[in-house]
Amino acid sequence: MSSFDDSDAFEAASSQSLSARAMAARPMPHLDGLNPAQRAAVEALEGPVLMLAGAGTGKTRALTARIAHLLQTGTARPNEILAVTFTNKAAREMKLRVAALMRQPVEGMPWLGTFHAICVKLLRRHAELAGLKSNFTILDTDDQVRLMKQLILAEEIDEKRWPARQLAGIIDGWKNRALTPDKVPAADAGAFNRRGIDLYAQYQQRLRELNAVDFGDLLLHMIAIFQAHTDLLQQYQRWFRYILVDEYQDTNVAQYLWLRLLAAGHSNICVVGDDDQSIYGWRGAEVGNILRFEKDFPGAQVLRLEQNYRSTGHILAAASGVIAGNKGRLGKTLWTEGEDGKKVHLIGHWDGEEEARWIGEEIEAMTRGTRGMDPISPDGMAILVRASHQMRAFEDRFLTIGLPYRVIGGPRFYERMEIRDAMAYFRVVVSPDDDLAFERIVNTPKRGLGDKAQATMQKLARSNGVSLLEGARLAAETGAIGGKGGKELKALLDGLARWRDLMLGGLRPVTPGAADDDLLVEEDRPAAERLSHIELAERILDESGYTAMWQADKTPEAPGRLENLKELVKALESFENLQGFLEHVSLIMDNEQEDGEPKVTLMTLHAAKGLEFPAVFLPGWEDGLFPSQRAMDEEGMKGLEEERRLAYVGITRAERVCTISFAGNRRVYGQWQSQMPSRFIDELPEDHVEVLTPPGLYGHGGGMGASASPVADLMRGSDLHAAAARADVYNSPGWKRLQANQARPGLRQPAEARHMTVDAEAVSAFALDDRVFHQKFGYGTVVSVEGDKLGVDFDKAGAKHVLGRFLVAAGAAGDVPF
DNA sequence: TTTAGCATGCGAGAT
DNA sequence: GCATGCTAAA
Repeated sequence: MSSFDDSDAFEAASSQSLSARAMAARPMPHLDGLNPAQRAAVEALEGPVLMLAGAGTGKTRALTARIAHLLQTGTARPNEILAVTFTNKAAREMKLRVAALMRQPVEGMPWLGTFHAICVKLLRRHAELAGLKSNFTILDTDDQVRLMKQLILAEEIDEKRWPARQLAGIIDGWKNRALTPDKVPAADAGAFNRRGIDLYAQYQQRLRELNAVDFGDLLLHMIAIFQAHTDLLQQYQRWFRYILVDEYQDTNVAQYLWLRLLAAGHSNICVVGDDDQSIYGWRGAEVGNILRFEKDFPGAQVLRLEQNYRSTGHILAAASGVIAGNKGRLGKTLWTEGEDGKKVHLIGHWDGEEEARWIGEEIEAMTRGTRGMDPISPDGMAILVRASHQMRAFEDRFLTIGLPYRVIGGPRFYERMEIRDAMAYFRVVVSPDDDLAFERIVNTPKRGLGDKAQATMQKLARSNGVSLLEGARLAAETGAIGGKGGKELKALLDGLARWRDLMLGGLRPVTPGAADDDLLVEEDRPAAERLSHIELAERILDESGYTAMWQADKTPEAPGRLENLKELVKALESFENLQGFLEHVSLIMDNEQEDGEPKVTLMTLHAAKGLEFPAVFLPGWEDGLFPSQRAMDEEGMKGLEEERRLAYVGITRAERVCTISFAGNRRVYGQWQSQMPSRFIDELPEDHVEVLTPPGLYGHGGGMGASASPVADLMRGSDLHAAAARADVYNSPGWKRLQANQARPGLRQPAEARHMTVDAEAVSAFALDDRVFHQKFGYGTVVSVEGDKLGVDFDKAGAKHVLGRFLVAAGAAGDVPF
């Protein structure tokens, strides 16, 4: 608590408060142009407020205006507002937009940030109350797993049965639900039984010994501190007079508890979110938090933002139609004053490659202007996929046709191996007792220090109660590690000591095992006498042999890695020292740089939340892929509803044109599979959908489309996707005749029932022992007939289940052009 | 200690 | 199909 005295944050801007008179005279530009609902949300400052903001309804605008309003009216000072976001990007953007609204830089706002950044700040102040030193390190997922692996190994548990990564994930889940080891229900340990809980407890113990926390701990420690020290909690309740939370539907239990503690005094808590866009259940988000808000905070005002400024009428209607299939939502009706625009486009393809080819062509056409629309720049187009491996087909295709694209959410800069290695070097220099970092670099590059040598270091460190680095020093000095490895180890240790010495300015001799606290007095030394941290970083990478390691590497990715290292050094420029940089990196992960060329964006549906594009492509709408089979298997109805919200998020990203597509065949893990159109396609309201027929596909592959597919589709009675499939390649005279002979069932069936109600007639074209041909699998013999699903023993590809629609009778003259 | 070769398993990914 | 991570052999 003593740390309050030297607090920057609470001092800032606390000198004068704005008088009511000043406020009356002040213009309120931040209110300009708000619609009535937004304005109500901005002006309802007191008490709990739930701002239910549908997609594209100007949520961020209202939220920032609300902050501006709090400030402009003098209701709160910048340091009295606690504004929480999930991502650093969102926090940054909010700061910028508030500043723009205020027409002046917003100094202060020290408490606008992510849950984690704010908790780091708080926890550094009160670390001792959690049994930590204020310079604790923050472990990322990789460190966590490595630590867990050590524990599992020490326990002599079969690592195969209980992989460290999986256990780390389970512990993460517990932390998301605010469950400390003593609170985990025994039944919850799952396959790990009590053992998992024991390991969790041990893991926490190790973290304490390492003076480290993981992301989940940041919240949990603060909750524990607040619960144990009510006086402290009350101070913060008084300080944070107004609380704002963005994306409330994404909060987990721990975040919810933390907020509830802080808001308990005044209840001036305004949460903003959209239950229909809750898509992060798998990482602990609880839709329940937003659904329950009115109960949690009695007297809450619920304000709905429903006027959409992004999408056309047809797109909104299609999205609404899909999301209406969900139960347990608060309910909103999006509307627009804009025009209906284009109907949502729907198209079926033969396989994934063809889907990619068609979308590539469609993008080129749209760039020029097509389907009666003005040209759209590739910058305004996005392809949103369910799973990142779907991106490959598009990347391949776009590379061949030379269509520029960018991928969002690939492996992140700071997650790449070389960057993590380099940063581990920095970490050891900054904190010599960062065992995990030392472990990472001790044999990178190879120094002849394998498992055996490292075990020796570990043992010495343990038995002497010192850091791993000290253990290594002991091992080297006592000759416990000798030979080539010992020599190399000495060189590394000398290097580390030298670099640390350089960092500290070389004024003070570095005693072995010097505490990190040295850093706290760094300011005492004249800057001129210190080597710049950038030069230092370069020297570390050179002298350690790390750069040389990649220069010697002949694999194709080596040059890229060296390039990345250069970028890393460049990134150091905006920081004062290595420690500041490491701090930043542990919390922030993003790196996007752009040249000016217009590019199509390729990303996952998850990554697209909050973004908008004039033209959006939604490929891969096939049951099992989207909705994901795994989501449905593991979470049942709950999982399906989250997938449906994902569909809703996808459609509502589109401003002017939204194109949904599916493929009949797809290679999944190297195996060809026939795919069923997504049940979400059946849920699209037909009046707002236009089924496209791709030109230029006729004659493609000759008879490959000559399957019974239209028949099967029609018999299944699914209107839209049948039409889409029919409009595709299946256009031979043969099946037009078949279509004409088939009566269409009038009623659409519920999606769930669809798979059950297969009409045997539809596939009567094939019988047991028939010889058939399949585009991908080749020739085979029918071994089973189950509705429209056939078991076929292919001559080359083996036994498979395929839909009759993708088979041709072999031997029928003219049917088999291959 | 390093490496080649085989088994395994696979969804979204902020902090 | 591919990346990861282990075992066996050099």
